[in-house]
Parts: sequence; C-alpha cells; structure tokens
Amino acid sequence: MAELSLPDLDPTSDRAVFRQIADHLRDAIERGALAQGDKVPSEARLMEHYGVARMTIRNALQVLQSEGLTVAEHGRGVFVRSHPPVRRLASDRFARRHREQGKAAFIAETEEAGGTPSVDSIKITEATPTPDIAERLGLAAKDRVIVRSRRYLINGQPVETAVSYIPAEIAKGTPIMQPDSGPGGIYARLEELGFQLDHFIEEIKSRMPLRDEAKALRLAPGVPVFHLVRTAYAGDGRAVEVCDTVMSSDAYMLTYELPAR
Amino acid sequence: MAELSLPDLDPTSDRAVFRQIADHLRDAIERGALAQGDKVPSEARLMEHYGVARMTIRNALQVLQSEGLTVAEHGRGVFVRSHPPVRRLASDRFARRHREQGKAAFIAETEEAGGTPSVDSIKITEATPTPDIAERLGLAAKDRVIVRSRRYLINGQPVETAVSYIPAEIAKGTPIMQPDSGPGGIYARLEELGFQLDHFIEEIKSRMPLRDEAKALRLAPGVPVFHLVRTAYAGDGRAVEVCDTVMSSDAYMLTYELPAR
DNA sequence: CGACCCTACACGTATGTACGAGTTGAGGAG
DNA sequence: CTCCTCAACTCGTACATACGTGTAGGGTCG
Repeated sequence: MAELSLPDLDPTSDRAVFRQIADHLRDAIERGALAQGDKVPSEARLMEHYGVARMTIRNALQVLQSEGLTVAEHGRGVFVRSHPPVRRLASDRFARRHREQGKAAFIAETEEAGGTPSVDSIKITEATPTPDIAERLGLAAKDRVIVRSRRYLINGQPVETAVSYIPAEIAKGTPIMQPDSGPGGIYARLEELGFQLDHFIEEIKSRMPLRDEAKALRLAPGVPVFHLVRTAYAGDGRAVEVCDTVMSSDAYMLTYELPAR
Repeated sequence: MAELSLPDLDPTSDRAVFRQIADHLRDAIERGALAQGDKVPSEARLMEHYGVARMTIRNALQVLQSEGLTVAEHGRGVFVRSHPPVRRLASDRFARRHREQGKAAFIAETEEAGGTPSVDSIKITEATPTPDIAERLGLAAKDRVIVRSRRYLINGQPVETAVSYIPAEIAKGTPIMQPDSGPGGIYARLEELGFQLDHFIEEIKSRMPLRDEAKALRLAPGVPVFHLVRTAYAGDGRAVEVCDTVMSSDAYMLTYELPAR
C-alpha cells in the first residue's frame, strides 16, 4: 500500500461509503495505478485507511468483483483481473476451404494463434429433441437426434462448451457418431454424405452463466457468457445440424461481415 | 409464502449455508414455483424459515442478484426478474433496400414489432480520433472526425447507446452534422455523397457494464452488455464510418448469416 | 369522500465480533 | 543445508444489532 494512494471519504457526499470506496478502487484500476494482476490492498488495510467496518470494505470489493474488475483468492488476497488473450472468431471460419485443409476450425485457429488446443468431455448419445431443437431441425417431436457434446480448451483453460444435434436419420452409422469425427470435423462428414452446406445462421445472446456453466468454464464471478446457437443449412434449405454453444466472454470476440447490398 | 415451500438446510453438507439457501431459491425459480415478477419471500421471512442471521439471507439474495435472476426494489421486496421482449437484429438490417424505404433501421424495426421507438441525447461534435478509431478509419492521428452520439429507447426504456465516427473531411457541411440526419439515416447520406457502401464488419464483445453504461441503460445488476463496433466500408475499400455501440443484453438477440462457401 | 398522515414492512447501510480455512514465509529442528 | 512446523496474514462465513429510507395501505381528519 505504500505505492497506492487512495483519497479519503467525502463525509458530505450522500453516496454510500462502500460505493465511494468502490469508486476509489475502480478509479485506481482504470488509471492504471493498479495494473492487471496487482494485489488490491487487503481488507484489513482498507479498514484502517478508511476507518470503517470490515463489512463496508467487503461490500465495496463485492461491487468490483461483480463488475468483473477483480477476483478474490482465498488466503492470498484480491487481485485485479487479468484478461486472457482473446480469440477472434471470424465470420468465414466455417468456409469450405478451411474444412478442406483437414482440421476442425477450433484446432486450426488455436494452433495458428500459438496456443495448444484440446477437446474433452466428448459424449455422444441418441435422444428425442427438445421442442426448440426439433423446430430448428424441422423434425417431428418423436424423431430422434444424435447429440454430440464436448468442451474446448486452450492451454488447458476451458473456453467453450458445445452441444450439436444432428437428425439420427442422417448421422446413424456414420463417422459422426465417433468421438473423433475425422479431418474437417462433422461439417466435412455431412458434405461427404451429400449434404452440401449452403449457409449457417447464428443467434447470439449474452447473459450471466448458470451455475453449471460457470463451473465447466471455470468462470470468475462477474464474467458473462455468449450463448450462441448455430444452425447449418444444406443446399436444399434443409437444416442438418444445430450447435448450441456457451463461450466465456473473456476468451472471445466475435466478428461478422455484413453485406450492404 | 403460504404458496412457496422451501426445503430445510442440510447441516451435514459442507456447502455454505447462504449457498444452500441460494440454491433453494434458484431451484424454485427454475422450476417455475417462483415465476417472473413474483415476489421472493422477504428477508425477515427467510430468516425465520431458516433460523439464520440476516446477513446470511442477504448473501444468498446477493448471489441470485449477481446471477441476474432477481432484482431488489427498495421498500418493496425482491422480485424474480422479468425479461423484456427481445429485439432480434438480423444480419441484413443494413441492406440498401431498407435504407431506401426512408427510415433509419432502428425506427422501422421497432415500429414493425409494435413498439414505440425514440432517440435522445443526440450530440454532435468534432474531435481528434482516439488511436483505435483513427486506425479503423485509416486516418492520421491529427485528422479530425465528426462524432455523433445518441441513445435509443423502446417504449421509453433505454436499450442502446451508440457513438458514430465519420471522417470530418467527408461529413463536414453535410446533413450528417444535423441532429436529424434525414430519411434512411447517415448511411443513406453517405451513399448520396458518392460513397456506395459495400460491406460492414461488426466486432462483438460481451462484458459487465461500466458504471456510466449501467446508468444510461438503466441496467439491473447482473445484466451484461454487448459491446459492438461496426465499421462501414465503401466500394473502394475505404472505411467511412465506425459505430461504437453498447446494448443491453436483455433487450437484444443478434443474428447473423454466414456463408458456407 | 378525498387528502393526508402514520405505521408497518421492505430493503440499504453500517458497526462489532467471532471463528474457519487457505497461503506464505520465517525460523527452528534434524 | 533441508525439511518441517507454525505463526501471521488473507479472505470466507456467520452471528447480533442499529438506524436510514422507500413503499403501500389503512385510518383519520377535514
């Protein structure tokens, strides 16, 4: 704390004390007086500096944490969050020319960026689709789908979970049912099966993670997720796959190109 | 509370008491036992039910609030958050055929969906661009840009703030400098000036709002924002506008169409 | 019958206390 | 010199208490 100087409280302000303290610390972070990875003064030090109760300090720190600015580590301290390198997802990432190079989009992109990609928790089952999935795939309620779920990691850090749904009628007995779906991924397999892909539609929402999602992606408090649902359409207009993914918003920036025509 | 039955605490669990309580309430919300807009039992009632201190209850409620599941209203109670109707942004929303119909994209779409659109806080200034904006527009550090900032509302509820940057060289002395930029918006004006738009590139991040953003968009705690930066390119490859927008993630779903070619 | 006020009740802010549990580094034992 | 123990420091959880401030409903007074 020798380094970091914090202002005093303004007793004339009607802004709550814990908010004033949160403002001071937020300010220090935004100014760069506290850099990424730096330790925020301990609760005890802040109590002493401001002359307030511990709960007041904890409320202030809670504000910053829920803003995603800091993380607390039990027994160590509170630290300014450092942001991992961001993966940019380009809108041509599913272009055929990429599939033809023989690697799944995720593996190729991550290696190119100098990271070590991995995929785990691969599970493949057959099930009856939810009404939402059935509608997207144009299926009847009692049709069956193949469900491929998996988790993507970069340098051992989970960044995304994905669940794909493919009509069982299409996927049954094909390499799509194998954990390793082969070069180019399942989109390459679908094209080999005669479903020339025409376009994809992606729907993107942003929200706070559910408990299970926060766990699976090891998300710090205050980190939202992208919830992206992509539907793949074959040339005849038929939907052949729906992919439901949850991505750490820390790890991703999405980019899209839109026509002006 | 006669209606809502909550389990008792599990004293053998090593899960913190406030987390167990949060789990019970989250569960009730997910089951639908507590529906959107319903009042969560008051702190006093929960204290009585569980036989714990108020801080323990408040910690539990804090968890739900930061997950975006509930909102507290001073003097009234804690309520299950209700989600406003979602505006879907289609990837063809900036297609020329829409501009030619004479309304800005936001106005037309909102009216079509049966809402009342409005725009306020329109400010137009001239400034030197930040390095990031200068790079996107292909400008030198000392070139000037026109800055158009505004806020969009639906039925009086703010949903989005936007700041556009246009090279001063292009916009100076044109209707782009007027608060009401005329039929079809500034993209129509740019085309009238001879800059046939070719395509847009949008970059999307998701994060928790800054304090000012939460205020401007009246965001409840636990609601993240989309931060979208769109660059408009003319036929000759020149960037003619950058639009930096912050959108309530509650109010929007983004959709994009990707080619498979 | 309407306007006002008062009172429960709700959450917001703040103090003080206590103990638990993870981390770290200094110092002592071998 | 190395290993281990332990103390000090950190955040996590929980209790008890007090008062402030916003809301809403009912009763009272004009």
